Amino acid sequence: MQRPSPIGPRGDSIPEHLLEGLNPQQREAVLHRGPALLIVAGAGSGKTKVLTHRIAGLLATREAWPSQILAITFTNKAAAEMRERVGSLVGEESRGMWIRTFHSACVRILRREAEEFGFQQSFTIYDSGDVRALIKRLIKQRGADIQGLTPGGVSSRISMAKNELHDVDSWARTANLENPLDAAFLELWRDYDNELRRANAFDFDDLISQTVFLFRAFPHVAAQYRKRFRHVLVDEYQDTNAAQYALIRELTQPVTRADLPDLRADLPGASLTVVGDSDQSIYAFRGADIRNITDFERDFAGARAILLEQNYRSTQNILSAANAVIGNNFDRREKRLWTDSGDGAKIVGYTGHSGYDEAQFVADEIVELTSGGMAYSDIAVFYRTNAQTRALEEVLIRTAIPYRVIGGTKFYERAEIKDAMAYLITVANPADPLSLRRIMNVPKRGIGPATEAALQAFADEHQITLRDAMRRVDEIALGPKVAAAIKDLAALLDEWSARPEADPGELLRDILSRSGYTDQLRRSTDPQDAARLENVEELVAVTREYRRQNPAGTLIDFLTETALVAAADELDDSGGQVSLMTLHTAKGLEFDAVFITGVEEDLLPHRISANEPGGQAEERRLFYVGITRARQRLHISLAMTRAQFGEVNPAVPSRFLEEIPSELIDWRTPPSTMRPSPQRAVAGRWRDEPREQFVTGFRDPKPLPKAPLKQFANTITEVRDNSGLELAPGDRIRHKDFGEGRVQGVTGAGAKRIAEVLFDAAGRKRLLIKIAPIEKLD
DNA sequence: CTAAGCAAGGTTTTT
DNA sequence: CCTTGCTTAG
Repeated sequence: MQRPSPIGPRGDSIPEHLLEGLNPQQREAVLHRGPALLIVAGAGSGKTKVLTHRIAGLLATREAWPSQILAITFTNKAAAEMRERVGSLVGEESRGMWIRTFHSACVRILRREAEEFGFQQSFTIYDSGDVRALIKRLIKQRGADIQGLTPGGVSSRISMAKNELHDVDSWARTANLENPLDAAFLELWRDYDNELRRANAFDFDDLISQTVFLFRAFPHVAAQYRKRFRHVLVDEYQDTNAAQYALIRELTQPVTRADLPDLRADLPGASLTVVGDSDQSIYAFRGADIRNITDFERDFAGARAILLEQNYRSTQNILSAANAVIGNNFDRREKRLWTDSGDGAKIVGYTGHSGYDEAQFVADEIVELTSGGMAYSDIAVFYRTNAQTRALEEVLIRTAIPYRVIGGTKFYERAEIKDAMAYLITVANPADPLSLRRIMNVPKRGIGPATEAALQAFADEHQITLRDAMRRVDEIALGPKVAAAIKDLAALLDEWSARPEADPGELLRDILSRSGYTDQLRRSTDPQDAARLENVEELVAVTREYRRQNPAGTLIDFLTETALVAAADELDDSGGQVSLMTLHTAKGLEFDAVFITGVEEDLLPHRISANEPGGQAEERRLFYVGITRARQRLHISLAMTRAQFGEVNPAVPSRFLEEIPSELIDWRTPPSTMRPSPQRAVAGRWRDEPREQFVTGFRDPKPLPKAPLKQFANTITEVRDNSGLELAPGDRIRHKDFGEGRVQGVTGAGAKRIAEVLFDAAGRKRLLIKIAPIEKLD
């Protein structure tokens, strides 16, 4: 079936280069026109290509102006990639389009319309840490902790409810308030929302739900956006939750003259294109509802569905494993990925004695792959939980393999960065007490908890903000020294707040020096403070870089952007480093070689998921996502013992392993036949060594010259230093764990000298001489 | 008000 | 294991 190209209002049809090289289904997905289109895109089936070519086609035929297109993704990285690829297809024209994440699109709308519904434009966004801190305080205030309410529990419950588009009152109507726990929760939620309102702040979930509420409450506002966006495209649709679904619904409603009087005639709803794969739905815990995609055709009248099954990413062996695994999920639309690019290498399996042994396998294989010409940046290591990075990092450092941890403990979570950010937030949003409290006594000004409580009490009494209370400190009975300190700080903050348009970098520099923050760090004798100083400097560099790329960017713009950065956004493929990340973060990415580690019961599937309805199926999808990230080589590994909470426990091979046909896997050491041997189990002792002997603190052993967001200093200095040790080929050495061996060669220079050693028992290893636990024998 | 020292508790995944 | 909170001494 060869569909003719749609013809635009001026007679333009789609240029051939946009259709070239597309398979029939992809072609159909680009050409189809109608109210609603579902593209079921299996992993690696070219969905981004289809989406971008579809957008380019709409522009080329002049069916749409750029400004009439709204493309929504989940991560900034996906948005950036789409923007770039559309740009390379249509050039300058792509500029007027909205290609944004759900959250950033909503922030933009909310800022524009803030005044309309009683918020200030300068609102800030609370991250999950802020939310927890706030709820914790509220729980304490109400004495609700005795009822067993925890900050984590309350915040996730509020989050879930908001994702279901509930507000306090609608939730109250459905709840059973006889239940004291529910009643207490309700009061906490009410407090929490009031606090947010007073702080002129939103949490993540508000960004979506408040936008929906805004549209519902003000039809003329909604109508403006409906009229503007004639084509709405949504990526990763299987991950949408109820609120996001409602947002899409709102945006694609028809526009009537009742709502927009200056309209000449009523307009039909925007055309909607969604792309997704229910087999890759892994965010149920965040409220994602798989029914949004499975029911799409029933939901949207006149919807058409197109299935993309041909895979352009992986070898057939990898796809066969993926198909076999996901086939164990019942209740799914049958879909079989295939490729015409050949079987490729077998999957490599390995069972280690410990997590360290497993990590050593990963390191050894990486050395093997890279010596075969593969770049570090084409290799990724996945794991289920962030805790698993420890062993991997230690071994990678020892082996001198450059790596980067994506997500996990982030730059913005470090104390000194949070301090600096709190200053910026306080300056941008004077109503926010949370950040103000954080910096009030940092650096030390003698404003302790008692003083803070007095200020807060005064603020509550007069119904003013904490910041206002500081200004009126004269009216509070406090010691002269403390009062002066408060007045000074208030004056400084006000001076900065008066310059909302200033260059964020200049502002930050000014803040750091005049607040005394830098001085405090500089004067300190704590060696970690030197590193903290570097990190703060790094933040200044980040703001500079931000300003360079957004010359008109204000402080509030900068804060918005940093609040919405996701783990996958940090990825920088130019790095020449192996990427370490959770299976969740891996979605949407691809690598030549992939390692999936910790494929054990209670880890994958994770223990907690066992009790949740649909939990096992979701864990299986997670495994499936991991498998399908690999282009050429897939490695699956597990350990017989796993160190958790400081103690070592036996581990059982994952049930998912049996779902992979055995002929697809080449087990170096199969799960069942392994016996603990004293020789190898030695590797487990590594964890007994004090961590300070290695680089502990932060993770990047080899910072890049560029990429300011990503490099920062380690806070703990290395203790071991072998840099004086001279090794030459032929030398005999003894290694703490590997025993004796002979040096084969030495490469690199200075702190990065690497010895290649053939150990008598443990085989060939690479060691970073400077930190390796070795001694030279004569 | 600050610093240090000790006990207890918590650990899935994240926009 | 690591972080956090609480207690105690200055």
